[in-house]
Amino acid sequence: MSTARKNSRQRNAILDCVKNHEDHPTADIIYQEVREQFPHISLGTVYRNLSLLTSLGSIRKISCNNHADRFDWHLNPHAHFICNKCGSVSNFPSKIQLLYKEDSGKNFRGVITDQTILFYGLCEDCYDPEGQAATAAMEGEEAGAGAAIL
Amino acid sequence: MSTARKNSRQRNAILDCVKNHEDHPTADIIYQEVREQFPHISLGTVYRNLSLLTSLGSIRKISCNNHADRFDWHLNPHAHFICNKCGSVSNFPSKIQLLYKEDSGKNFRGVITDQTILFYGLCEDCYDPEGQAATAAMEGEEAGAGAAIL
DNA sequence: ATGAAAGTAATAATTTTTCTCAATAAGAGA
DNA sequence: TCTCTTATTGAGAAAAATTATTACTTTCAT
Repeated sequence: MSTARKNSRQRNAILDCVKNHEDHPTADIIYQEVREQFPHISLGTVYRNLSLLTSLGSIRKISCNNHADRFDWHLNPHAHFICNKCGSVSNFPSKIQLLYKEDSGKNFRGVITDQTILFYGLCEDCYDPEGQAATAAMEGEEAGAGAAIL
Repeated sequence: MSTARKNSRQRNAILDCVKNHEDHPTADIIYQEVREQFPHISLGTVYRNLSLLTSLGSIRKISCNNHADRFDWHLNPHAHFICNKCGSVSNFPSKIQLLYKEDSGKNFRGVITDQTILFYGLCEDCYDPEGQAATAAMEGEEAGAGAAIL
């Protein structure tokens, strides 16, 4: 019924490469690394397989403001932190409670298949307390304590 | 101290255009609309001013998997829903409680200045109950009821 | 009114991603 | 094992999205 899928060394190498990373690499970074093993691999092949692996649910794609998409092999839902200065993407150890269906199920008639939670700011390395880095701490917030209710 | 900023009719028109939208337009949509008022405006000007307005905090940028960035003038933190089929972006009326500083403040030494919460799936229009649209409901979830704790 | 600073238009260039298609390789069956 | 079918690749073109360059124009304090 569905398309028969064949094994491919390139795809396996791409998946292994993502799984060897904890830092959410871009397609280009993955390309550079897989090229050591497959010197003639095409960037198009990398993109094609990253898309495929994403739609298969083997990996996860993170779209952030810092241009290129990132890829993550941790499938359990978790938040990410993106540095506005250096562009690094890291896991954010938050214990946010998402009750999306309870909250909005009565109003929403579509389907939810995925979620993304991103925090933007300055990472520990880029944060300079001497400078004026910490300008606006979460604009639009109401409770000054840092808790935002949306 | 800070850079002196001069007024510009184009920038005002771009900001007004975003504020007239409830549907999170792309840069190109804004370009098309502002062009009715300024037929000679450049797409580069639109991009430049959208970036400026975003960094000034006047509007908000939404990066999602569906290609082009979207812009939103609602500054209060709120979640968005993105349809994987038609690409539409809409506000998601969730009452998610974000306690990010309480949760992770002890481990995190950087600064948080912004946040993004996105839900992906099929919107009400694209969701077809007859078809096999609702395949995997939130992969990696633990509680089958639809509540995810991360 | 004037001039420096800031902004714009036009376009080139860059970055990121997708598409095309002939060649290759994986898997199934003889 | 050999062959056949087809998913997959490689190479490059192309598209899409965004940023940079530069000469000209507008804004605004003086």
